[in-house]
Amino acid sequence: MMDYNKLAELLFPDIDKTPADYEAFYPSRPAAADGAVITRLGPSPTGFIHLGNLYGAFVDERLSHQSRTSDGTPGTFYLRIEDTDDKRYVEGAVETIIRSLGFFDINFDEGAALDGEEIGAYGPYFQSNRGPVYQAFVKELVRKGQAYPCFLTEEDLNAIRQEQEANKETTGIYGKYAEKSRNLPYEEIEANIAAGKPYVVRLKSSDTSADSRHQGVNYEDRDGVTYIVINDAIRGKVAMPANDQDVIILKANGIPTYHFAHVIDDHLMRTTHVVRGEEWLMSLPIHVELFEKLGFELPTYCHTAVLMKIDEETGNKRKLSKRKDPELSLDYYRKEGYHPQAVKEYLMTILNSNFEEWRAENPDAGIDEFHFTTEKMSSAGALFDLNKLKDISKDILLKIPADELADFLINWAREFKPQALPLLEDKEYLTKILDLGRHDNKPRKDLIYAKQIFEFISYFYDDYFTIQERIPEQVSDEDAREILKRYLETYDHSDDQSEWFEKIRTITADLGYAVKPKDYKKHPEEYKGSVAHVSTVIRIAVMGRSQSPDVWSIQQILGEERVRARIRELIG
RNA sequence: GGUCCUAUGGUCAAGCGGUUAAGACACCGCCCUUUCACGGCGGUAACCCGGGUUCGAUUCCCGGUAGGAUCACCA
Repeated sequence: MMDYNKLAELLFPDIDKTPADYEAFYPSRPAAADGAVITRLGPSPTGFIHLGNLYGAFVDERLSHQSRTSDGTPGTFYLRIEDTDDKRYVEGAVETIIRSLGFFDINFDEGAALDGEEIGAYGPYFQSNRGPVYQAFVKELVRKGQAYPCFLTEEDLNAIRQEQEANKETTGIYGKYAEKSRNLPYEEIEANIAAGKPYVVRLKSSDTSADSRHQGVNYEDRDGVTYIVINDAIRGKVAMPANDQDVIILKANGIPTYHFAHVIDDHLMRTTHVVRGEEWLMSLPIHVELFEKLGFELPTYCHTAVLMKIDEETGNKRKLSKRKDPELSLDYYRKEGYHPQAVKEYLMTILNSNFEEWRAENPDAGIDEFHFTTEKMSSAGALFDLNKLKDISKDILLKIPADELADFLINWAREFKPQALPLLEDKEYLTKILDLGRHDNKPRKDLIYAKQIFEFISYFYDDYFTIQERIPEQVSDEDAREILKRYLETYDHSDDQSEWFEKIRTITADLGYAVKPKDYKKHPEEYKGSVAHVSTVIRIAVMGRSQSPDVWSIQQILGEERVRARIRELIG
C-alpha cells in the first residue's frame, strides 16, 4: 500500500502551506453572499484583444456591476492574467488589455493593473506568480491519493495514442492506460525523481457511479454511462459524460494547466459567475470533477456563444478568426473610427434579444440602465453584421453633442490621419459642420464613423475639395455657366434661406427650367429640366458633389469668400 | 470518428400546443423634398427533413440532415 503522505512530501518538499491556510488567507467575500456578483476576465497575455474578448468582458462587466447587495454595493469585476503558458507571453499585453477595454468603458475594480501593479486582496493576479498556491492543493490531492506523478514521455504518449486510434478508442490517459502510472511503486518514483526525470501530476479520475458524488452536481445515467447535468446560466441544462480521464493538473514545469488554475483561482478569488466561451463547454466535466475532489462549491457557469461570420470561400458560418477577419480586431473599429458607444450598443443588441425593444422605449437612457440577463442571451453563434452596426452608429452619433463629436474626430485624426490634423484644429468650424441638420424635426443621420465622416465633410476644407461629379445631363454646358454666372452676380451672403432660394427660382425660370419639379415631371417636353437640376449645378460647384445637406446652411459655414471663389474658379 | 451544442426570411431575432408567424437591419416601390440623408407608407422574403404524441404542431419526443464546438504538458 502506497504511503501517500510520504509521496506528497517527496513531490513537494518545499510546500508547507495547506489548503486550509489559503482558505483563511483569502476569506470569502461577504458581498457575494448578499447578492453581489463576482466576475473575472482571464485573458492569456498574447497582446491580442478581439471582439470576442470584448463580447465576453461586457457580459462580465454588466453582470457584476449591475448586481447589488442589500445595501446597494455593486459586485466586483477583476482582471486575472492567465499566463500559465510561458510561450504565449507578449510584452505590454496587460496594458493593451486594460486600455482596449477602457476605451469601451469597461473597467476593472480589482486585479492586474497598469504599470505592473495589482489591486485587491486576492492576488497575486498573475497565475505565473501563484505556483505555491496551486502546488499546495496538488500536494493535498496527492496526500489523499487523488493525484499522482506520471513519467510518461512524449514517445510513450504517442504510442498510446496510436494504439487507441488503431482500436478506435477514445484517446487519452484513462482506465487501463492509466494503470501503470497510477500504480508506480514509491521506490520507482523516488528513483525517477533522483534521476531527474521530468513528470507531470495527473488527477486520479474516479468512478462517478460510486456514491462519492458531489452534492452540487446532478448526475444522470444514460445507457450505463454517467452524465453530469449542469445548469448553465445561458444555455440552461447541459448534460455531458462525466470525466474519466486522468487529466494533467500540474505540468512538468510545476505550473498548472488551465483546468486546475481555473478551479483553484475561481474558488480562492471567490468568483460567483464564470463567463467564458462555449469552447470550454467540453472540458466542463473535468472542472466539475476537480471542484468535487477539492470540495469546492461550483460557480455559476455562463458559456457564451461564439461570434461567427460567413466565410466567403465556403459560404458557411464559421468562427471569426483573427488571421482572416480584420473586423475581429478591436483595432479595426478604432482605425475606422467607430465610436465606442456605438460598438457597445451593437454588442448589446446581439447580447440580449430584448435590448432593441428596450432601447425603442428608452431612447435617451444610458446603456447601463438596461437590465442585462443571461437568460436572454442566445446560445447559438451570432453572425457579425456590419450593416447593423452602421445603422446603430448613426443613431448613437446623433445623440452625441457636436462639440464632443468634434473632440472625438480630432482624437481619431491625431492617431490615424495626422496629415489632416491641421485642418481639424479649428474646432469651432468643425463643430458647426458636424452640427449641420441635427436639430430639425427630422435630424440628419449621415455620420457613421470617423473615417466616413471625414470623407463626408471633406468639401468644407479647401485642401480636400475636388469636383467629384458631373453636371446633370439636362443642363448644357452653356446653361451651367450661365446659372453659375447669374448665381454669383446675385449672390448676397446675408440673404436668409428663403431670399436665397427665391433668387434660384428666378434663374430657373429665366433659363427655361421648371420651378416646380412636379411640372417638369408632368410635362418634360415643356422644360429643359427643373429647379432640382439647377440646384445640382450649384451644389457641384460649391461642394463638388450632388449629395449634401442644405446648400444655404453649408454656404453660411463655408463663408462668403470661399463660396465666391469656388464658383469663380468654375466660370473662369 | 467519439462527444456536446445549435437549427424561424439574406442577417439579428420574437414565439414557448391553436397567431393573418412580431420587430430591427439590408433590399425594392411610393410619398415628402432644390440633391442626398432623415421621416412616413407599402412590398418581396422564413418555421431544415422524416416519423411520432395530440383534435391540432414552428412550438413536445425520436431519428436523420446541416452548421458549429471540442478531443494538448494552449488557453
